[in-house]
Amino acid sequence: MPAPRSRQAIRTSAPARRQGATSEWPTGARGRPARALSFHRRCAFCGAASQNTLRGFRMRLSRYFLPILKETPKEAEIVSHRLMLRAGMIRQQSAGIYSWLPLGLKVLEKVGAIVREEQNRAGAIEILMPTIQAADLWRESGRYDDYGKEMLRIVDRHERDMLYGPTNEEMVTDIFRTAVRSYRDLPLNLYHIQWKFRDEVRPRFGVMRGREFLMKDAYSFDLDAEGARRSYNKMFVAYLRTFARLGLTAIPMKADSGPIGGDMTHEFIVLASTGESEVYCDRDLLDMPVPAVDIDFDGDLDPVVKSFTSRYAATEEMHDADVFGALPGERQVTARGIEVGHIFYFGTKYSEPMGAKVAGPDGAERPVHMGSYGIGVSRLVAGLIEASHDDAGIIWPESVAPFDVGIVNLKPGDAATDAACEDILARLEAAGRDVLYDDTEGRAGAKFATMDLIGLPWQVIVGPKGVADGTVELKRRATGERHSLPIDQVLARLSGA
RNA sequence: CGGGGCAUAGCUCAGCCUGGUAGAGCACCUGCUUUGGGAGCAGGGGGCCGCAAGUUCGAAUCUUGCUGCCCCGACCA
Repeated sequence: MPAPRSRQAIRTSAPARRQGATSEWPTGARGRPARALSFHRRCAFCGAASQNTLRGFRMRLSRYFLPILKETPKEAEIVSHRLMLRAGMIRQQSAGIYSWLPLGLKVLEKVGAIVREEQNRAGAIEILMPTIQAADLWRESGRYDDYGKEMLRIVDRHERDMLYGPTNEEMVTDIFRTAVRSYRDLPLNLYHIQWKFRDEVRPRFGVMRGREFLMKDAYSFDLDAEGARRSYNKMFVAYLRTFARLGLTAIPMKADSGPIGGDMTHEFIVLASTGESEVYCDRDLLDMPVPAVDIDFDGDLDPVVKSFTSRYAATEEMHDADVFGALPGERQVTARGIEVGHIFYFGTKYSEPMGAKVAGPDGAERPVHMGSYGIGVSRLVAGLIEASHDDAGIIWPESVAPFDVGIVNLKPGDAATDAACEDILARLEAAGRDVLYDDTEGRAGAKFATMDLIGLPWQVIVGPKGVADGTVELKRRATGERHSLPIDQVLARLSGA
């Protein structure tokens, strides 16, 4: 990543902007019950409180595995890569191939969970296809020879040609054709979240552009192009909601439809000053309302989709300077962007050669119309950091933070301080919060630096002086605000409604 | 796939030019002091100097080959 060209790069503090709408700080001594924090489990997007199944059990830093690096490994160029290595989230194993350490894995899983929830909400059905595929399948579509060196080819002990899947159109088409015969079973959308491998010539930027990556890919099947459009719209809306829940401003941009043609392909681009490519869009898109949790996916989604697609938004390849220039000056936004999702209608490109046909109402068989819809889950983790960090480290949106709260014990070994920390830990966990308790020996400065680096949304700083008069300090990572508050008040704030 | 660079302790790096058998800071272990923004002192552990050949009495250092990794470009979710 080149030094971020700051040319009009817009500051996107999407998480801050979206979450900052309501002040979480107590309003004063009136005794008025200050509003409890709305954690993502009860947020406007989810609609319902859900069980946090990813929560660890009494997570003490002294017993955790968090290999923090004080210095930046020299290979890391962009900020997300640097911070992920420094915060002990990932570890490189080969070029473009990474192990995910506990902190990184938690974020990866939380991102995946949100993606999954929104796919399910939109009516997509989860499956899991293998990472290793048979070459024969790809010979059917003709892509075995076309795909080139990016495909990692493997020969098994029986000398059969296999490959590590870079994508799954062929495989899902095979599943479909052996199981579905009638238009009555349509529409159908099958997705999975699986590791993929593309043997990039030059992997770089950490997990942003690794060779192995975790991706959600969905595949829709419809009787005709009109049905395919409805399926496309569902995914379009699901993507808007997914990225919004992740605290990101992601803009759907017209993408190159290649040989297929048509207007049904969009890239979802997160704006971040360190983005990989230049993008252009109408400022209106930045504040466009995202469909609410109760949107009817079986209803007409065209108006929602059109409200986005009717406004100018394009990547460098698709940019039309004349059309863009016709916008009022204050609405012309030039920014840097990171592609985090791509949706695509490709008609009968695979169903035709692979014989995935269904009988229509008239009894005649015809190839199904398909679309595919990808979200780079592992890439998103890096994208989130690109969009939300400062000099001290990561600033996680609450929806995907590895822990909701960090407790900093400033004087481990001091009976009163230890007791206060244990009490806060137990009560926050009882309230369903995911908490990391720093019970390690060490200087305050080092502990603060670590907490800031790993970017948990809230820090509860507990020292002997405060404990003596019943207060602890509550720090909000995103803003740096710190307030000394009575312990009960802090618990009330952090415990949620 | 073209061009460039790097490889010495867990991390960041010095030593290489001019060959003599390995160092610093951080991290780690022990002790003492310190304790609200990456502490101090003392002691200690940790290295087939990427791999393999070659030159030499002797190679981290010179030569050749290999491997791995990084950067720029082309390419790409």
